[in-house]
Amino acid sequence: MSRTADFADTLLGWHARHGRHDLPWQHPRTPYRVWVSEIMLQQTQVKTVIPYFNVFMQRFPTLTALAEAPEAAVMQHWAGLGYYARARNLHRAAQQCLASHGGELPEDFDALLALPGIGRSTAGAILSQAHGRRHAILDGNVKRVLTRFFAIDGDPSSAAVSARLWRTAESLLPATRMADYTQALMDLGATLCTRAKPGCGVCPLAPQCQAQRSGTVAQYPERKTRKPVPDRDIHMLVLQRKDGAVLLERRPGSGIWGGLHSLPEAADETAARRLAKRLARGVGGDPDCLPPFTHVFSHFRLNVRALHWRGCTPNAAIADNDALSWLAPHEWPRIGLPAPIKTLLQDLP
DNA sequence: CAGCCGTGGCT
DNA sequence: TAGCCAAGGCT
Repeated sequence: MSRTADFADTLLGWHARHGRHDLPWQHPRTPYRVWVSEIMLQQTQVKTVIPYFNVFMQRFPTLTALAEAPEAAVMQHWAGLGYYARARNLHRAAQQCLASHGGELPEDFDALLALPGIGRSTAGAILSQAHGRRHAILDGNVKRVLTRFFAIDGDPSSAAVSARLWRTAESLLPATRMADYTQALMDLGATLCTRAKPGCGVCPLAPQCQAQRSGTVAQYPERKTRKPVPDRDIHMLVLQRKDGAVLLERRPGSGIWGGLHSLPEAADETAARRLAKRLARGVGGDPDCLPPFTHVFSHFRLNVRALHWRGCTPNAAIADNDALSWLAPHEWPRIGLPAPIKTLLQDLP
């Protein structure tokens, strides 16, 4: 038997006993549910996704329901998951499916790839898992498994190594059972062939794994050196009315926390005081300095100093609009709030 | 191509 | 602790 068939058969045999068969998007494994799960799972771990997925499916049970929902509702259900462009793309893609694909997710690879938020790997994941079609995936799990199994050196995200990994992944596809095979590969990467402390001792592929045979598992996948991330300093305004409502501002659609509500920001304390006077009345006195905190993003660290004014009254000259609104605590869960802002507001003295 | 885009868990 | 990075895609 060829090594190619061996790989898939071994993996499928392992998956039957040790794979994950109880993930929410597997029951039922419809194209829509697989799609939503794949988008949520981009750069996000299964454990984090599961509760979001379940609530999302209750609120948007079908592709049509998602397409017809207001974007704010979609953002609200994504709040806390991160990478918010995924939510906007998901929503836009659903609307495109409604307009151009009869309300269904297309089964054609290129049509799928053309939808916003769906790249080569996600398209492959959807087609293989929802339709059993022979398409490869190449996510972090597969990169880890393949670089180890074939002892592939070099940065997996580089063009050359990436191309080789795609070719390798495609060469290993079984003739049938594609849905199980794709899930098996991800399960192996997520539960056994992990970055730290891999379970090589119980791995079904260990005997043929080149990294395992040469004792170099820890060297794969090769990590590219990262640049140190810069720091950014920001002041945030917590303008609070006597009844507890706080002035929140919807952020622009692009950039950090795109489309979510957050607090008004200023570059420094002087600018913060000036802005506070423009946005509200009763901000003459000194504000309380809330405990400063740092929120780490993938490419910078945000150092936040929040100034808290109580007993504010709205500036009548500035009406509530799409961007600015005074929202009471009971309304906070209803809108999309970034995780650290949600924490800040909840911990407000 | 390299930078951008969140959050939580692990070591 | 502080860094690393996870079911990537877009620009």
